[in-house]
Amino acid sequence: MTTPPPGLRERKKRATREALREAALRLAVERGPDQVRVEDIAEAAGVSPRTYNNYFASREQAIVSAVTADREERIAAAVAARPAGVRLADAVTEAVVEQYAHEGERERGVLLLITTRTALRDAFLGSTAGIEAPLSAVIAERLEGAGAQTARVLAASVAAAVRIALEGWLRPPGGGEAAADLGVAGLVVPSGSLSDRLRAALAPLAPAFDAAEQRTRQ
Amino acid sequence: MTTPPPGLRERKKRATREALREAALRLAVERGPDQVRVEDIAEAAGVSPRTYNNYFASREQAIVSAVTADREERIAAAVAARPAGVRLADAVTEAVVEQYAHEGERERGVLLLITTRTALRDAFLGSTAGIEAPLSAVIAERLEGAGAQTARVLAASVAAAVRIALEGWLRPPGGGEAAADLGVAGLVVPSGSLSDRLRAALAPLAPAFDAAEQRTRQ
DNA sequence: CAGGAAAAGTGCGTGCACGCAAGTTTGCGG
DNA sequence: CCGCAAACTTGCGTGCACGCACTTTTCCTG
Repeated sequence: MTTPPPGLRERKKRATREALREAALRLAVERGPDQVRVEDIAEAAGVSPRTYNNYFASREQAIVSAVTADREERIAAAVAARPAGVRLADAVTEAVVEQYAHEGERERGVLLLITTRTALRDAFLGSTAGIEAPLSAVIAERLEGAGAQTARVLAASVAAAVRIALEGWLRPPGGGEAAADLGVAGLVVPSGSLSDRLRAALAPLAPAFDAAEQRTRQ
Repeated sequence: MTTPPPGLRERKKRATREALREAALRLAVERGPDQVRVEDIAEAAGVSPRTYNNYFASREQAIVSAVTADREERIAAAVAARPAGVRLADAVTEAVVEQYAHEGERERGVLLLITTRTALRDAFLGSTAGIEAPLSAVIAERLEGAGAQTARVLAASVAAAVRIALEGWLRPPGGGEAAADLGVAGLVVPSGSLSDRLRAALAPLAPAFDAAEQRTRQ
């Protein structure tokens, strides 16, 4: 599980992915999301368009991935970092809240950009699915006795809850579409704190975690 | 909630969608999924390719939708049909099992075809997301006091659990080299029935339903 | 330190999704 | 019965995703 020597191959790969991410985001911010073609991103990153396509399955994914970065591992690591004594439901909730709040703060401006385009918004929301696998692994570790299936279901439920929380957070509270049209208008993105929304969305799942945890303890 | 008069417009629309579905499936079965182009589907259904594209966002979606049909409404209706006395968790589980078992039996041959192509498999698994909205509505109705947010989270969790169950079900009978894949797998159920898999995947969510239901009852 | 296997990058070709701006059909008062 | 507005269809053009075959780079092993 460790990285003995990173290896040149791996480092180059990460560098390329990083370059593509950064290029995609920078160009999208500079000239607007619709004015950036795959060709531009690839050129800015110094690779061929075909190679870009080996890293990202869609233009939206590339742009969004600059924000989401490696959120998946961070969340999983944050859960693993919690002491073994805490309720699993709490460990997961706090790990998620922590990471997303952090992200939501750092990238507030970019999130604004993302909400302006439906395709980007969807890609962003879809990125929550990525936390499923790592989270499932770390949950399975704590729920030794309860079978991998249960861990997967719980992890997927968490991912879904996070997605719903983000949906609610990104939806402009300013009365439907009235203000949403004017792109440059007020910074109306976050309604209520993201942390609160995440906690509220995750709360209904706590009993499921408790029950699973209970069963392994015996 | 009723359909006062269907209306010509609406009827035509449904007929077109149905024709596209049927054409897509028939052609895919006849000549293999990769040998059918959008142009063929559209022609077989008597519309332009552009119109086809107004109904389905991808070729895979068109083919798969012939199998999934209007599963969403059927499941929601099945839940609503259960007497108000039963545990909500049971009502949902039974409704899901009922509808999927039915579907899995009727379309066994087609499901085999779907598993042969990754893109189709993904589209099929992705179609579980469609049950989220109707299910959310019907759950919210039973959980009058618990807020719409809870209903959405629960519905999304169910959708995710169903997806996981289907993943597990489609993998083993997919043929080929499934067995030698992972040596770590301890309790790999060879290939249980779909109903069993669905029940197993939904079971971990039952406590969450119970808790939500409990809170509304007071 | 070869030298070959594996992996990453690349060019090309094909079919596709979808915005846009017509044209066509349906529905609804007047 | 008319005519207009909204909904649906269509042709066209653009960029894109991705399979395939091939070159280049990295890695490993004798």
